[in-house]
Amino acid sequence: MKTQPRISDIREAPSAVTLKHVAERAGVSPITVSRALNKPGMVSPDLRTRITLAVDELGYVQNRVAGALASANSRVIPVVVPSLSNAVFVETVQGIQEVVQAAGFQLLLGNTEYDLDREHGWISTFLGWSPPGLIIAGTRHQPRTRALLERWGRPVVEIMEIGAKAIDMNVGLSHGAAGAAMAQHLIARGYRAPVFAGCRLDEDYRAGQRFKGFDRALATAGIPRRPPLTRNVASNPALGGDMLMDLLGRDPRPDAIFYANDDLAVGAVLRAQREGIAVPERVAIAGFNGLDISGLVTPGLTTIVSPRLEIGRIGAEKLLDAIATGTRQSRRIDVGFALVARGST
Amino acid sequence: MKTQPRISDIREAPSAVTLKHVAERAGVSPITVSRALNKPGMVSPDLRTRITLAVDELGYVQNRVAGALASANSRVIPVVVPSLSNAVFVETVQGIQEVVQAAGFQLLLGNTEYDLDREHGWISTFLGWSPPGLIIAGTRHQPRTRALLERWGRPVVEIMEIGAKAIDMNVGLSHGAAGAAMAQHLIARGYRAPVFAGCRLDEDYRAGQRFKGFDRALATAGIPRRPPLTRNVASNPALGGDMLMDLLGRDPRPDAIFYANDDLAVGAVLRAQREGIAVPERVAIAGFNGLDISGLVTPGLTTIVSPRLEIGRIGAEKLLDAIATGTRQSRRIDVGFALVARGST
DNA sequence: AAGCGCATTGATTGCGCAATCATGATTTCG
DNA sequence: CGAAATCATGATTGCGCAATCAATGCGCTT
Repeated sequence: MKTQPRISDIREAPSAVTLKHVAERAGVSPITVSRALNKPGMVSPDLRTRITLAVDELGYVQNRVAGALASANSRVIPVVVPSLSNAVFVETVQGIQEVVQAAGFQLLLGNTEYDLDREHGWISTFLGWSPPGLIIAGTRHQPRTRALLERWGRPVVEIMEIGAKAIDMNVGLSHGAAGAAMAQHLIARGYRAPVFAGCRLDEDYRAGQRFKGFDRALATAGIPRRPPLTRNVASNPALGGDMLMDLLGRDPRPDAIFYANDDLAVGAVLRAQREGIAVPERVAIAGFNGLDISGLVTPGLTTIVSPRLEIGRIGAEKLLDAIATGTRQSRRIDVGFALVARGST
Repeated sequence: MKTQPRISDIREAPSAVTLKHVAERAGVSPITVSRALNKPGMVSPDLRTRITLAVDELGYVQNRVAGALASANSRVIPVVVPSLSNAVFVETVQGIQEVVQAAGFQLLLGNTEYDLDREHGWISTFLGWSPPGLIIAGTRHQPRTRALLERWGRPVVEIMEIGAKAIDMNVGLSHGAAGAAMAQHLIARGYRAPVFAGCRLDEDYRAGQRFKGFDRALATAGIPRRPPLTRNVASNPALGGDMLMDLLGRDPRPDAIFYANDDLAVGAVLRAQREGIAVPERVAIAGFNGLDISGLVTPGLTTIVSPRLEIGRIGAEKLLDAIATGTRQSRRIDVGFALVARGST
């Protein structure tokens, strides 16, 4: 049955000015305006100027939603990370942003708070925006999430750590190898009772991987293994100091502490300084990340520099490549890491 | 003229499964499925379960683009900031994220790199996504940007600093007052030759406002004013140390340095420690922001704590309020600041 | 000179969904 | 007990744009 024409079907549009209005003003067809804006090379310079003029005069703002619907494609890149309180993800997002922004894409941000259910939620929501590709932190996902992304068929980049079986592309480093490298460093410097200290190692499973690599390397070297000291709150410098004091009071007393990250380790160095604890004589301290501040404390903090910005940049570049060429090129890129030995060990 | 029906008009859709398919499967009309997903309360529990089942079986993913087009509204909140390399903006974005994410909105991020042209570009792009509202850092914009947002008519929140004439809502603090407060603190502690040091004060005009407030307060107190020491690169801790050494070599030598931010100031404290420069005896050091690390260095850094997370949270809450009630309520919220006096002054 | 190919421009259509209005089913209350 | 009110569901339509195909005009080759 035919309903009456609606008089009240006027919804508040983001802009009353549409392509059609611009087209009328410029004396061309709407599709020509569309081309002038999206593929300027296909429109003659003459018309292009007329159209540009009309756009300015009318204050036309492109409706990206309609464009995305018509083309089943948007210029939005969703990025899903587990946290924004951690400097690592922030810098990685920054690297992604630089690259995608320069290519004219926008960044849609989702924070999972280390919850895989939420991760799935974000990803499926984001797919509804018809993005040309997607970036996720981590290689651990729910099976349904994996299935969803595989079915989707557009390029996906998993960043941060190198995983066994990537969905598509994978850019990161081996956290296990990083942990092992630090163990070897400490052993080489003569420490025989090192311990690992971190926060929420099950959630932050990359820190967990560093511990495992560390622990395994100690075992290989025949050094007694110890359970890691963990705390169930987010890392922060003050906590690193507290954990230091805690560990120094234990028996057997560790002679070196490998912290899960520099936030904790820097806090420990500063606390040691304040308490008059000799570093590295009484206890050696090492961290992970390579924050700026790690080189400025006294003694300088031995740490592993992770190329965070680079991970973001390379991940974004790979994604844009794959989008441009329309291919899914399953590739893994190990960006590596660098152990910087300073005075604290 | 009528064109032939197209056989090849099959575009790669983000999901082949649409509302219609779900509707068929569940034996209801598409609109009922739409309601079951968007306004569950309006659909009977019976149908709702059938629909949920069909959604799961088919792996249906809502097409947000189509929804946004049909309703002229999306659940996306654009946020425009000048930088992501500065911890301040990161924490603010984080605060925004927490709030909007909890309310089921997504965050679209634009970085202007302190360029007002780019700011305009982002904003007009973002308006094309039919967002229900928008958050921008700063109250300084191009006239055309202001005009665009005013014409737009949906809620806008300007965050970070309190401005003279806000477009709509405004949440932040007075950076001039903060600078003045630090001047008064230094004067009260007996310093008579304080100087301001920062980076890119014209771009980072909020730091510039802190300087102005500082400078004016010194003038009021009859203390000789000095030009600020500035560097044309982004702030970082190492640079703060360099600037310290530079200033100590000048004549007349300052007896106190107010850094534009804690990154610089912490770097200066650490450098002083390393060089054996007595703080605050030889020179006092103060910062701005209240980063965690400021309380951990020796001596503790005197700084002004800005409620960054809160600015983000409150800004987002106000925005969501305005969206929910559909009103633009021109309001200004001064979140204030707190001067924390520690050993460095 | 004819024909071919390229460069421009336009006409038609549908992307997938939600707003609107209509209708049938059920409850409520005087 | 009947009318009105409420609730649940459906039919129709259009959001604004870009993909497709069609048509034109121009220069160039042979």
